[in-house]
Amino acid sequence: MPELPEVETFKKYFDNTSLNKTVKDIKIRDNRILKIPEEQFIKEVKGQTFKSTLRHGKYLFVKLNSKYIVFHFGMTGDFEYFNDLNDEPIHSRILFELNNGYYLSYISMRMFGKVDLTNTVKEFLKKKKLGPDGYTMTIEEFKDTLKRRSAIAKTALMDQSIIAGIGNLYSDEILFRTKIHPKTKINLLTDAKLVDLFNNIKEVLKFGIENEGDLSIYPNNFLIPHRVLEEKCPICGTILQRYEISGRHGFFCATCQSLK
DNA sequence: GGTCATGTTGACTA
DNA sequence: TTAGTCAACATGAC
Repeated sequence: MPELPEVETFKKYFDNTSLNKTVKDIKIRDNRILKIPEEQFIKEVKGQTFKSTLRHGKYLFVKLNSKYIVFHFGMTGDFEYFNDLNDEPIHSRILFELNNGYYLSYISMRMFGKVDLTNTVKEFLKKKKLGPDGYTMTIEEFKDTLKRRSAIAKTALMDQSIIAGIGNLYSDEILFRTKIHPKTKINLLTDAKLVDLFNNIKEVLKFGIENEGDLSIYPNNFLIPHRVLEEKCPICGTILQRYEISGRHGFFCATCQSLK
């Protein structure tokens, strides 16, 4: 699932179920999901307590006594908290046995997710070259990160080193709402349009978070329910255009989002 | 069987 | 350096 709103939802789920619990045991169901050797991961995490969590972009950090576990959910990641080991999900890749008798599974059907360890969040963000978090960044950080950039809007929004957290679907929604053509060069936007874009990033992500990343409940006036061939723009009725940028498919309204 | 998918990364070309 | 393209990764749905 995960773009920023989904990861925020996973964070809340983790906080509500597993925070302050101690890891009694760990079972690695598939070590391809780990960025570090299995033995090392187990050694560093077993016996530790989940002290706090922090989300940056699409990454979730879980603080142990000193180090952090870093969860990335790829396209099909999830958590599941349960009591009976028989309920372990099919695609459970890492199983944490907690000291209250419950289990937490890190799930990844397609194995695109990754689990890592880091000494500090700062160090990890630097290593991954992640930009400011899309949901919590300030307008100053936003303008600063776009400075001297000439990428097209769609690419810029999805580039995690520019802004962290926005993916294919939400970038389409944000551009639609701001009435920006996906191929508009970011440095050609007026200051007013940039502020508009900033506000819409916040609003779209906020809406996503409030709905726990559930894309099936989106109102008709959003683009997301219409990202299908032959669908019409909910604002003006024009047939939406499908486009491709760097191997990712998007939709936009050629009338509402004209390229000036 | 073919195509597509909410993501990231590294190689390669301007 | 910055931008953009593409293949690779692994699996399930239609």
